[in-house]
Amino acid sequence: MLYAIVEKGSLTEGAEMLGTSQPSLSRSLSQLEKRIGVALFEPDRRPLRPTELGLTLAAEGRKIFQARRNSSDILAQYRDGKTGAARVGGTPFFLDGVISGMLAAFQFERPDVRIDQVYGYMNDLIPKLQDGTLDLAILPVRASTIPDWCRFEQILPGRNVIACRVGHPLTRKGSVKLADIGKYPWIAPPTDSPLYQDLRSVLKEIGIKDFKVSFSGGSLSATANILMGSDALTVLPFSVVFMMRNQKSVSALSIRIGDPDRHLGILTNWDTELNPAAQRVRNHIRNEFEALSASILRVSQDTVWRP
Amino acid sequence: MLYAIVEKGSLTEGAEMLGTSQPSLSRSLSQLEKRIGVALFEPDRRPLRPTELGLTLAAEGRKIFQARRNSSDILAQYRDGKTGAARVGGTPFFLDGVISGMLAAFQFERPDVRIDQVYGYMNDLIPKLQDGTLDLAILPVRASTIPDWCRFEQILPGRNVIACRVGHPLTRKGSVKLADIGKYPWIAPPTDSPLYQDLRSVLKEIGIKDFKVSFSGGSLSATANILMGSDALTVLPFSVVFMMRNQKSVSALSIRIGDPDRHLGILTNWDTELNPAAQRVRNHIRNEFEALSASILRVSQDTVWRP
DNA sequence: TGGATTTCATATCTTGATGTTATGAAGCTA
DNA sequence: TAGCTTCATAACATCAAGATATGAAATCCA
Repeated sequence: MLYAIVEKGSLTEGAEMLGTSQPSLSRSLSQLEKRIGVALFEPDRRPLRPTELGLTLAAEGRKIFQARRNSSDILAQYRDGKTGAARVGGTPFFLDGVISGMLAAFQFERPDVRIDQVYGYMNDLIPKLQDGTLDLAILPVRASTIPDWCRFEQILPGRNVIACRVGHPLTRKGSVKLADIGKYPWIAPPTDSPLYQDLRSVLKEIGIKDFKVSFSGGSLSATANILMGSDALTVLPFSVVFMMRNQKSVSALSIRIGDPDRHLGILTNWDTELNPAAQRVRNHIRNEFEALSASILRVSQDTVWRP
Repeated sequence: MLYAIVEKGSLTEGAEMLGTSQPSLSRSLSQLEKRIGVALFEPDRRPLRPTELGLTLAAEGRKIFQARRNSSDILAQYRDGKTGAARVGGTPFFLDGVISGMLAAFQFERPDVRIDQVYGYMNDLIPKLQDGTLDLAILPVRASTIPDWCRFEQILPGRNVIACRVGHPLTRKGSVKLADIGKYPWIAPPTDSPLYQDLRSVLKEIGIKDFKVSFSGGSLSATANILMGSDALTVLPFSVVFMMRNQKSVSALSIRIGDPDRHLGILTNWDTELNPAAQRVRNHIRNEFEALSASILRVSQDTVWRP
């Protein structure tokens, strides 16, 4: 208050600056002067002139005023999701293959939002959602396995493909026969991953009982490297392969395999409200996946790129 | 409050730091969180752990806390007279000859007190005392001319001497005869000064009607310089000559002249309380003059220095 | 795991700061 | 001196914040 009076030079304008009334300011000032027992303004001067002490203390008041305004700004930024942190969990292949690119775009727009990325599968991430360690989990899940305190928003239907390097012998044929597939070695995802389950069911589906695993347990980029340097095959989410299409490194066999009963979605905790930054991240991911869906549709109607 | 909680790590200790009660702090905090609609501390954690936003805002709180403590310190310094300003007025000869040395000693002790020195005679200084432009006036005054709103503290009885250079012919004689004095020229103080009145009355008293003024209107140092370079005489306050005794430049004739009816004292305004710094200055001057009186007494009982 | 301890939240009452409007007093200016 | 501006005060309402007592829940330790 002292700062406002000194800054504006009068009670009336000072009150205006503070959004209060002149009498209120007047009384607050006289209470202060009475309390400290020292005059902060020269007496009987109508455009209220500060004492030297008044000026000195007003300088401290300025600091307080600015710290308050700072606080308001910080709060506004936080409320707007321009500040804060979002803790995003997900399976390694989805995070590395699809999500991290989206998060990069988000961070370009909102550089002051910190994003903590956590790799894990459902068993790891669901407890973290529950105890508040995680804001979002992006997982392929079966609807029946979702706890009731979890909110699930589907962002992509489950769809896997058999992946191979660009230029793989099988991609040159018009149609792929099951017998041909059996000849190639397989790359297996980590055994605790849902993809591994998918791989097994795909192989069962197409009747391959004896399969050779040439590599297993690697990350997406490791898997891609192996794929590119060999004729091995693996099962990958369609969206992951789609996102890599511009690199001209990994392709997919034009054979339709059964869709998994898991669907990719965003899991959040119903009980705790997301902080604004995390909300923004969630919205961003939703939007990006909508765009991705549209893009998939567009491209698959095209004849140029054929999954 | 937020800062205190974050700093101390708990409500209990934070309340202790602020000198308030734990329930009060608790409620204030929950009111704040309710008002801004954001959690500042993680829920259901017993040694209360701040959110990232809580930490950020606490940093602003720290600034506020420090500004408040700064203010307290500034105020304490001011109250103790270690800070502030004292506006001291006085006649040029007294200020230059006696007071300024005392003020120098004061400033050595309290370097943060600003002293504004104002030269003037009674007619100039009394109005300034009245309108608050001046804190203290150190003047030789007649008791009857003191306004009733003025507080007067005598610090030295009025006493003038006839001054001359050290080694002046008149100082070599055992006793000075009036006839001898008439031969020497006179230095006159500024005509509007009380000393000028004193000079006239002294000359009248010792029966000199025709006197030659060789110099007039100068400051004390100018007067002293003229005295030292000639055999001229002048009338000076005894205390001024006494203070100059160590310079071995100006001496006094051993002839007693009538004391003026003015007495040196400190004038202040009864209506307005002195600020602490000015009070300290007043006390200091009073003490110094007490010491000066004692010193005068001691030295005058000595035979070495003879006024 | 269960009791002891610590830490925080809530209830209730009191006090004082701050807000509002109406109005008067006093300094400033032309 | 008249008029304008600026501040102070009164009366009332509201609410933040202080105190004490006490309960609830998390944490710690045996």
